[in-house]
Amino acid sequence: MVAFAARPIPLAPERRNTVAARVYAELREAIVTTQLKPGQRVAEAELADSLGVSRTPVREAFVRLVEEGLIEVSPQTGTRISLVGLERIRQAVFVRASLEGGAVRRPAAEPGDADLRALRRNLADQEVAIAEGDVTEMHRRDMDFHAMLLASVGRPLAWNACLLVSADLARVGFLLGFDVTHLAQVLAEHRAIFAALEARDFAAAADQLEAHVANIEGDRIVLSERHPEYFDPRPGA
Amino acid sequence: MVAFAARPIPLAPERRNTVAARVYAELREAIVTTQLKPGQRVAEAELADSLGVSRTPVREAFVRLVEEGLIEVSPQTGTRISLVGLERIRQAVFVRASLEGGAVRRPAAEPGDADLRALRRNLADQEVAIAEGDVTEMHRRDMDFHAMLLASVGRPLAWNACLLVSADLARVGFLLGFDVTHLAQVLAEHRAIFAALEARDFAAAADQLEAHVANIEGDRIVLSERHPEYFDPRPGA
DNA sequence: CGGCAGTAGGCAGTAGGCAATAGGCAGTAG
DNA sequence: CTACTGCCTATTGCCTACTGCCTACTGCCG
Repeated sequence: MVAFAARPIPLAPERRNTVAARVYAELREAIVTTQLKPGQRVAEAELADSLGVSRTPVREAFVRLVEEGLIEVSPQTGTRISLVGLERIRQAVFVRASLEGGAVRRPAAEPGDADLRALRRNLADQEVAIAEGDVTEMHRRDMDFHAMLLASVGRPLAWNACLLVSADLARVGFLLGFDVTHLAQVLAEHRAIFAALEARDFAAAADQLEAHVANIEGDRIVLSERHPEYFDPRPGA
Repeated sequence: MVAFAARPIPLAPERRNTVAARVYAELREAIVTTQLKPGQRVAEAELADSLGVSRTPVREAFVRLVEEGLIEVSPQTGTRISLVGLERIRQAVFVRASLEGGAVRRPAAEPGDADLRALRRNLADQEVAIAEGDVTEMHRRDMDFHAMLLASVGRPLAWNACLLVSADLARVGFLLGFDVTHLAQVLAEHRAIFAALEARDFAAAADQLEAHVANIEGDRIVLSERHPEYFDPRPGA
């Protein structure tokens, strides 16, 4: 057991590792990476059993997942992984494009050297993840990249709002089954955004960032043709 | 406490009226209207007792309130109403201005007659609320107005992201103790936005909307001078 | 053969209790 | 007088048991 590795110092009031938080993190990852498929059933008791915990932390995780729209619970009937909603994808793209684009276009602060260094290292990590074909790791770095980008222009908390809508977007990617070509394209776009940011050309960075986010819309169309069973047929979903 | 204020657009499909949902709604309202003051303690057990329910639904409500940043729970110590964070206010203004402004500036759909009718009626309701001096009711109508505005330009789900950050903004207003003059000013701004929207002048509507949201920043400054005890002194909070 | 009603099973909603821990307080030693 | 140590209380984290509702199946009747 390597659990007691001396951690630096929890400067930031690090959220304590509670069982509920762990369950939430594991479930969210399983849903986003589509280990749990849209439409699939999940039962509180069964899940609690298989994770070796009681129903309470599972319920708390469920509350948060419902809020993100990742699961849908029907009282007395069961709980299912949400289907992907066409309309929700569109709105999510809008939210992220508006916030990220707006933040970079009119930065509240200019990126400092530390920010740029961190972003550069993140890009290198992305390259490694792609080389190793680790899609999950690449996704994680992708999220980090966008979060760091917002932080670098003085809008760290705006990323929270983006996170709320990002889960659906990520699912589209995983359901498509990213190939290396696609991921390399994503990395190239990240590099272009970073280059513009480094050159203090905020307008160009914002344009490229908005286009980058909007590309997901294209993936969505491909996916909805290839796997219609994952999509919510209701209008306005 | 009037808790079941039906949201104008039931985005989530008719969530059943469960005890947990009621507790959440009542607590959120009490916090936003500052019946519960920033920094004040709230205990699970005590609250459950006074509401006549068990701790479980209270806990579920707490999970959601933590996610919104309205309360802070310290494991074996207690739970407190969050202090107002200067930085969070700034970021919230940015999020709402970006999303609402962007949605109106480049509408995904043009407002239909039904939308305009509903907005007009909402404005009339606002006038009534102000005439009666019902600040809480006015706040509710205010939220409705913005939600309906986003829905009318084809971005109904974007309001969810706004809601996530709006609680802090509302608290600033209630802590200041709105007077009728102030509320009348808010209504006038709403009317101006509506007029521009009705005239299909989306650029003007977006400009006014962005300015309208940004006004809260001014209130915040007044408040932080008048009641510094409600503010989180930590930098970056 | 089809429709309806009764019944059984399963699952979320609720409740209350036990365990663990942080923080305050008092007592004691230096 | 100060500082440290050990206890006590308050409060959340987690667990288990119970309740009530919804669904779906089965058997009966038209």
